[in-house]
Amino acid sequence: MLEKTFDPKTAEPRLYAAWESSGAFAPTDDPNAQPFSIVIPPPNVTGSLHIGHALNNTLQDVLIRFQRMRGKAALWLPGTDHAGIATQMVVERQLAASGNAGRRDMGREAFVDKVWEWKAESGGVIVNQLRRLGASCDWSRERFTLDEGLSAAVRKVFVTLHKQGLIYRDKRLVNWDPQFQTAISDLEVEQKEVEGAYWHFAYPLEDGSGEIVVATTRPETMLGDTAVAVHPSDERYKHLIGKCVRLPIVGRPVPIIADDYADPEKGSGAVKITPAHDFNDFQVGKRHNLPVINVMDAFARINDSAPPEYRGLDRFAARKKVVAAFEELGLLRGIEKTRHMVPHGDRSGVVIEPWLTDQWYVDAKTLAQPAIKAVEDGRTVFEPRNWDKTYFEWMRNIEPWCISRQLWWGHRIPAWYGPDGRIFVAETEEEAKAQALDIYGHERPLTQDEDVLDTWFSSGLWPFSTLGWPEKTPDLQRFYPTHTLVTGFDIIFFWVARMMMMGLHFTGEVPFQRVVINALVRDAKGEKMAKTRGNVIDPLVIIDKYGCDALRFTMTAMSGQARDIKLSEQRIEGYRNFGTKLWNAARFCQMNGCARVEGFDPATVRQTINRWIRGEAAKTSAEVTAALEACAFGDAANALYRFIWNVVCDWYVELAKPILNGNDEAAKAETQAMAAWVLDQCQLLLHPVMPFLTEELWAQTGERDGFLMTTSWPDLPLAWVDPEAEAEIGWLIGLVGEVRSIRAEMNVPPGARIPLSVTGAGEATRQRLARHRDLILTLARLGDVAEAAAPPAGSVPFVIGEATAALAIADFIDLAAERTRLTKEIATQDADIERTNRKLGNPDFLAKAKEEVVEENRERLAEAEAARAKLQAALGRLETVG
RNA sequence: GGACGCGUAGCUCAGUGGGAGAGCACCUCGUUGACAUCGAGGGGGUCGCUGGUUCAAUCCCAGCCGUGUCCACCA
Repeated sequence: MLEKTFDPKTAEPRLYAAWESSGAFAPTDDPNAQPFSIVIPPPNVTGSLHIGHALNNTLQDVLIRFQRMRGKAALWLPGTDHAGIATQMVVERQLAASGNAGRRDMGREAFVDKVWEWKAESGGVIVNQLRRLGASCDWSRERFTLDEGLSAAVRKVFVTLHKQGLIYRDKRLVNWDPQFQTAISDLEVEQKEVEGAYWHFAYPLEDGSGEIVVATTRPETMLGDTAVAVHPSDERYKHLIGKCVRLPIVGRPVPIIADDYADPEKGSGAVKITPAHDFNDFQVGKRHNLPVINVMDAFARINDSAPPEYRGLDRFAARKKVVAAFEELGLLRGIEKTRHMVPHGDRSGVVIEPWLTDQWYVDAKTLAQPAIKAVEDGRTVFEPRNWDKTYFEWMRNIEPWCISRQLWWGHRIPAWYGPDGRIFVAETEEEAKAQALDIYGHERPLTQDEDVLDTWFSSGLWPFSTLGWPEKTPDLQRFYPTHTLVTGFDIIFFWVARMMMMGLHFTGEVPFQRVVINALVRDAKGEKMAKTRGNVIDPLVIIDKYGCDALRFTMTAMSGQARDIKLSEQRIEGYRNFGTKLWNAARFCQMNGCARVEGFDPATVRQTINRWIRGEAAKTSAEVTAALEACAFGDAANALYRFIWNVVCDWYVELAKPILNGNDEAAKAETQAMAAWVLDQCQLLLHPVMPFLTEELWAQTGERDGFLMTTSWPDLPLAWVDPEAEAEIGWLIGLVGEVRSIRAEMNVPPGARIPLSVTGAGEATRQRLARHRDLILTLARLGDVAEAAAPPAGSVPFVIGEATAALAIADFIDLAAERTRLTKEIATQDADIERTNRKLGNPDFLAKAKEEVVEENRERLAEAEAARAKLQAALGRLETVG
């Protein structure tokens, strides 16, 4: 006997352990099984499960469980990302908190050892949390972006791209993060609006003939100015082009140059040019061969290129000092407060400094071309489609990708420098040495590049590196290209685009056929949840409170197609109740001897309700299958919810009760077997979404061969839909619904067993009434159902098909209420009749509308008029009685 | 500045060229019944605004208003 409710707390860990130890998460060995593979978006090893993970991984697990049940060789390959900056941050913070030596004091090797130590201790948190979510990943294939195999893949890719000229070293401005002391890519820069000002500075002309005014939001950069630009056609300044100003404070003469970059509409029309500290200015500098004077160090402090009194000052302190100096010199021409966008590091949160350094770059423009084409050709499709626009937009305007990071935690760049600065790129130090020997003719000391690669460089290889590439492993051959990638739109650029580029370049094939973009779970303010913002909701708390299945169903139902999700706890509670509902339906069946009958064939059932529910089950299975194939998760969840609650529990179980309690043993046995079968279908269809509760029910409701999770998906024939049974049960539900509605409206006491009379019934209706007499009496709580020549006095009539039914509630009737009801219904019909008449009276409508639409309206009119007549008659009788 | 969304019941959201739905909330009634984690019934929306296309527009098109996200830029 089942307990009254499902107990997730004890069942979840038990079931998960049983699944995992049975090997059910691994793809089948059956060589005939079609592969279906998903690689997990590897969570940061520092991470803990947040609600976005819960959504993303629930959807993946739904797909994997579904395809596994469909007989596919389903592989969901898990793993984690070493997450360069994030992890280094965490460990550094921990070191600081425990009073240890800092990273720099400790030295590179010791620090990296510490991080590995930390990883061994704490890196398993996220994967265990994925287990709590029920994720059926094949843990035997778990990978880590910094493990040996993936590191080998990274080196191979780097060396190959370098050989092909697609990775190169370049000196140019980068986004420099002065806190982490590393370059970051454009994507890691967040533009934030902050309070600022335009300071208007006058630069005196060198010949003393006047001054030129420039405006800046960053006064401190004037220390590195090497020109003032004006527009070539700007009449105000034409005569000054070629002259020089003497830079205040610094005393350096800098030329006034003509460049289109200067916008006559903005500010004074003259703009200071600081090639070393501004991306636009850098370009201007290149065009005019201007000196590039870097005035800051790696900490964004003023360096020795500036006058002595500025050296060592932080950039913001220097800003104040520069402004003060201009004021003192009488050259400050104004301060204009403004809000403007300033680049910030997405991890550090500090203002990014454009800074001139040597870095490694990937020629993304070249790699992007095949990746663009693959999506244009539909070899990879985005779901929903619209996201391909976002992808194209970025890919078509892609900039070189800065991949070197001045960090310690990550893939060390496989490049070595000779004493003369010559670079040797190789997969191993031995190879680099061999190359050097060839060049130098004798052995010379080499030093490896200190930098590591952007984390996304290794994640970009994820779909094939995890399957064993560059080895031609059986897994790679079987599971690559992967089928579906499920991820958030926030990492289309960071990750999806890079995987497309790398995958196509190194395997010649797209890394995945389909990219399902899931919604982003945002906080109440509509902001993206992020650890750094501290606004994450803990899904584990939700799991503790409502069970994992409730959370999963919520995520599935709400995933829709790429909208923001605002999580409501009430909703989760509702879906927990839904699980309980199914549980209790199973409990009811168990109490009524509904047990699985071996070899039972639903095609053979004779009872109307059984023929009907058989068709409903078939329709639902088709609906859920189609929805899951199309990744329309919300549709799948809705179909399941409706079928299980509104069809099986609300009606089938209720309709089965009289048979289960009756004396017709054949009907009873059939219904017991059928009810058990229907419940099995519910469990099967619901399993991908609610794996725990369904697996537990499966175990407790019959002798089974194995887990529900490895049982075949129901592929029920739509030929099982029986139109006759459907019409009959539809009629029955309508009849019962009408009676209930009238009883409630008329305030008939629930216990009152009132009689129902039927007038004008045809043969079919008469048979139905006879066949379902017991059911009607029970479900509508009636005393009797009988035919009558006319509705009895004081009865309340309603229309049921061609017949008129009437509830004899004379003892309870509220005349006024009934008059109101009838009048209202007549008005409704009148409105319908009028509108339909108008339509049918329109020659254009008759001529141009589709035939079936016209016919539909004719039928509507006839029905409305018949119904109106009956209601009118009833109202007339009512007035007589009254 | 560019791109992509969104605006439907009190709330969260589905949805369709031919009289608009769900869940929750609300109101009424009900518990010795598989389930109160429940059941029955009910109220509630000129489907953002204005035009256009059409026999017919909540749905298609244009404009506008409101709102959100992303990208770029701002001396």
